[in-house]
Amino acid sequence: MEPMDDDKVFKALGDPTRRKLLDLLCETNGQTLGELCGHLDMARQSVTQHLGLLEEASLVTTVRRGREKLHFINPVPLHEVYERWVRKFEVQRLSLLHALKQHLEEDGT
Amino acid sequence: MEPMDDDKVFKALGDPTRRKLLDLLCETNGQTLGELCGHLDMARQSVTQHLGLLEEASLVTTVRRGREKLHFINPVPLHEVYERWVRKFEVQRLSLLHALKQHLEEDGT
DNA sequence: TTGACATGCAGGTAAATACCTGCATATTGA
DNA sequence: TCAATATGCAGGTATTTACCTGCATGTCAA
Repeated sequence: MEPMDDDKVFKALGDPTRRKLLDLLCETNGQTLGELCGHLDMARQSVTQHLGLLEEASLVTTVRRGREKLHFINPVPLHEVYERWVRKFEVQRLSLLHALKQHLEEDGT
Repeated sequence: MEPMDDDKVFKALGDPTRRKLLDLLCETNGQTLGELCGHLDMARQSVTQHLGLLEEASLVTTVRRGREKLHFINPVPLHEVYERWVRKFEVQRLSLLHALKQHLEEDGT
């Protein structure tokens, strides 16, 4: 198992087409390239490229079945992103107003 | 309050420099542009640009204090990203192996 | 007021990237 | 075998974007 690459995961999530692909796989896991193309108004090759980036980020895993390629979502990297990023800032969320007040009161402007 | 723009948030998080800026603000909230520049090996103007994107994504809020500009982290969009994205795929995480098995057993390849 | 300091604005460039077309390969089913 | 189907590979282009430099504006403190 590859170690997670924060940057690849965030970059992969940074494109709306790729988020849509994840959504599609969330609805129906294990879709083929052709099936996924059916939901996107875009050349097959572009979809392939997007799926390639998702796969490099370990957000999608593929299995060949004959001439087809099945795509499965892998939620693990997303969970790690949550652990490393969202939770960290959750703490801030609670103390934000306090910090803001404190800072502004430093010199009363 | 602006409605959250998924795309802006994800795009903002898609750059390592901007994630570093969020990290810096997580350590010490309310830093000035100059302070933040001190931690990044990059022209001031580039940092300004990154902070601008973070602000457009509502991930950072600014307050002017005299000739300085203070930057505060805003964890709310991150939390919404979590709600809309990570949780959704958490469900998948639990049923993933089951679905995979089922799919592969469909034709036993 | 005036010089030092903090930030804003207006471009300009090179690399990344999101698309595409055209052709090649591999698998299935008649 | 052979035609239809599913995907892979090799480029090409136009937009986006992550940097930069140079100059302008606004604020502070002596």
